[in-house]
Amino acid sequence: MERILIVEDDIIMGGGIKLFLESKGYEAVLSENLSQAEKMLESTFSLILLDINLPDGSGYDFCREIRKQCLTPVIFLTANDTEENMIKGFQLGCDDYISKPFSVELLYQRIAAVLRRSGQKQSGERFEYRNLSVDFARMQAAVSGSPVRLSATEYRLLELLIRNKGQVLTRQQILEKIWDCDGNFIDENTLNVHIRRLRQKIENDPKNPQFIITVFGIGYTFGE
Amino acid sequence: MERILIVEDDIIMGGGIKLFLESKGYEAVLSENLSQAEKMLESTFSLILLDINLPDGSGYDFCREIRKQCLTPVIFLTANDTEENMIKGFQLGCDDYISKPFSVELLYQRIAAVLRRSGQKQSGERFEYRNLSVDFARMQAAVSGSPVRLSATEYRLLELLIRNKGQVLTRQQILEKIWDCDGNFIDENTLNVHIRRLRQKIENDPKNPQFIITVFGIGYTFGE
DNA sequence: TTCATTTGGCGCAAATCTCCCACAAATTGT
DNA sequence: ACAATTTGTGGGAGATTTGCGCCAAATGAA
Repeated sequence: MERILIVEDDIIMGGGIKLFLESKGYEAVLSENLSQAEKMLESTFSLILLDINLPDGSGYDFCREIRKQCLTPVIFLTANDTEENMIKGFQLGCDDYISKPFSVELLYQRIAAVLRRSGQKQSGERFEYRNLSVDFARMQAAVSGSPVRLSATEYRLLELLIRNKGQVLTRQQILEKIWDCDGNFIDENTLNVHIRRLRQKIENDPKNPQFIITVFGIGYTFGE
Repeated sequence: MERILIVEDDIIMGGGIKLFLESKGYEAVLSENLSQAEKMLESTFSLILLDINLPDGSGYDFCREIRKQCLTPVIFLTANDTEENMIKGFQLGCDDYISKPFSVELLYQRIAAVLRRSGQKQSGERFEYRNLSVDFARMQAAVSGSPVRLSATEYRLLELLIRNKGQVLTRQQILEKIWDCDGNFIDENTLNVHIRRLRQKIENDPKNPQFIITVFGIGYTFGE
C-alpha cells in the first residue's frame, strides 16, 4: 500500500486531498504544520505532498530536511508559483511542482507518474546481501547477525549505495546526495574518510572490500 | 552521458532546445517528425521530449509506441494544454507535461528531476553484441559473461563507439568527445594507445578486432 | 564542565591511470 | 615494389586518484 504524507495548513484543501487520495486507494496522512510533519518522518512514506507556505516555516526548508534523511519523492504544492521558486524547488531535489489551483485528477496523474518512477526501488524495509543485513526502518545494520553501530552519515552513505546497488555512483553524485545540494563546499577527501570508516565497520576484510567497491576515477558502487 | 531525443517540428524551438541541452552537458538529438523519430528509437535514450502536434501524426500515438518498446521517460511539450490532454498524456505513462511557453531553466530542472528518478532503477540500459555486453548504468563491460575492468577513459571510448554503432567516427570527433578540448592539445597517438588497451581487454583476438574496427585514414567504428 | 562520539581536514603513501616517446607494422598511392 | 603516411606496440615517467593515520573542531550527553 502506498502511503502519502500531505503537509498542508489549509484544512479544507488538505482534507479534500486526503479524502480524494484515499478514494484512489492510497493511505493518506495529513499534517498541518512542520513540527508535526517532522515527527511523521519517523515512519516511511512513498511520497510527500508539501505545501510551501506553512504557519511554522517554509516547505523548502522541510524538503532540505527530508533529503538529509531519505530519498522519498516530494511534490510541492503552492499558490505563489513564480518561476524562480519552482526552480528553487527542483534544485532542492523535488520531483514535481504543482500550482494551485489544480484539478484533483491532474494531481492524481502526477502523483501516479512520480510513484511509477520511484516505486521500483529496492524492496522496502530490509536488505540482505551475503552476511550483511540492513533494516531501513530502524536504520540499523548487522554483519553476520551481530549489530553494527553506524553514525548517521555512515548509515546514509550505506543506504544510498544499497538503494543504487549495481550502479556506479560518482563522487559528485554522492556528495550532492549526502551533503548539501551542491557538494562543492566539502573536501573530496571527506568522502574517502567516511567510506573507509564504513568499510571498517561492515566489511569482513576492509582491505579487500566485497560490499563497497571503488570504481577508480568515477566513484563507488555496492556489490560486485 | 545522458542522451535526450527531442521530437519537435518547429525547427527554431527544437534547435534552441538542442543547443541549450548540449550546453548543459547532455547529448541531444533532434527529430522533426515521427517517421524519423521512430527510426531513432533503434538506439537508446535516457529521456524523450515529445511535442504533440507533429506534421505526420500525434505525439500521443508515438508515446504509446515508445511504451510498447521500452520504459524511457517521456516529457510532453505542448502549446494546447487543456487539462483533458494532460491527463491523457499521463495515462499514456508520460513522466511530465510542460506547456509552452516555458523557460529553458525550468525545462532543465524538470528534465533533471525526471532523470534523477528514472536513473535510479534502470539496470536496464544494456547493450549486447556477440559475446560482448555493456551495462551503461553500471559502467561495466563483460566478455562472454565475465566482467572486464575498464578505466574511465576506456569506458567512455567504448560507450561513444557503441552509441554510434555503424557509423565511422573520425579521430578528430573522438578526440573532441572524449577530451572535450579541441583535441589539438592531445597527442594523436594517445588515442591509438587507448584503443589498443580497450581492444586488449574486450577483443577475443586483439590482432583481428571484431568490435573496434580501424577505418584507415579516417578513424574507428564499432562493429562490422 | 568534562568526556565520548561524530565529523571533517591535512599530508603522505600506495595504487592506478594517462600520456608520450620511439620504433615496428600496416596501408595507400604511384 | 617503394616511399609516404597512418596505425599498432612496448615501456616508462609523471600525474591523478584513493587509502590511511592522525588530529582538531563540532556535537551531545552525563
